Amino acid sequence: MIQQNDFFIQVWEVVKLIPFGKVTSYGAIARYIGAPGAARTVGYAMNASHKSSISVPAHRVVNRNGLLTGKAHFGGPDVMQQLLESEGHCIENNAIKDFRASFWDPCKEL
DNA sequence: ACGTTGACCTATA
DNA sequence: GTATAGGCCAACG
Repeated sequence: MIQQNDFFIQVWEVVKLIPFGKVTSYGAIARYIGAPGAARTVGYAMNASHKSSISVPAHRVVNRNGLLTGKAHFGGPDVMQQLLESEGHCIENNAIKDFRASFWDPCKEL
């Protein structure tokens, strides 16, 4: 049961709960925190996380298409891809291969 | 308080 | 499967 005030904090909490070698989508997180249509806001929280003092594995969060949409916001054009490859994922054309296989749904797992 | 922006998602052709 | 259109919510100026 989650009922906090800060929307960003909730997103960061869920993202931090993502296990190693797993990836999820913004819509899944938004739905888990109780905002099924606030997928865009989730991405906004990721942007704030970079400025925040909290360490959030935002590279594990991608869009529904498995595309690394926010790779440009990691300070480098290939930082997110490198991180995902380091996790053991296969990136192809800025998109995660077998994304469905490594998908991790918080609402389903938690 | 209003209008715009944004690391999105779903639906239709 | 790809392309285009509309809609959703929250934060920022």
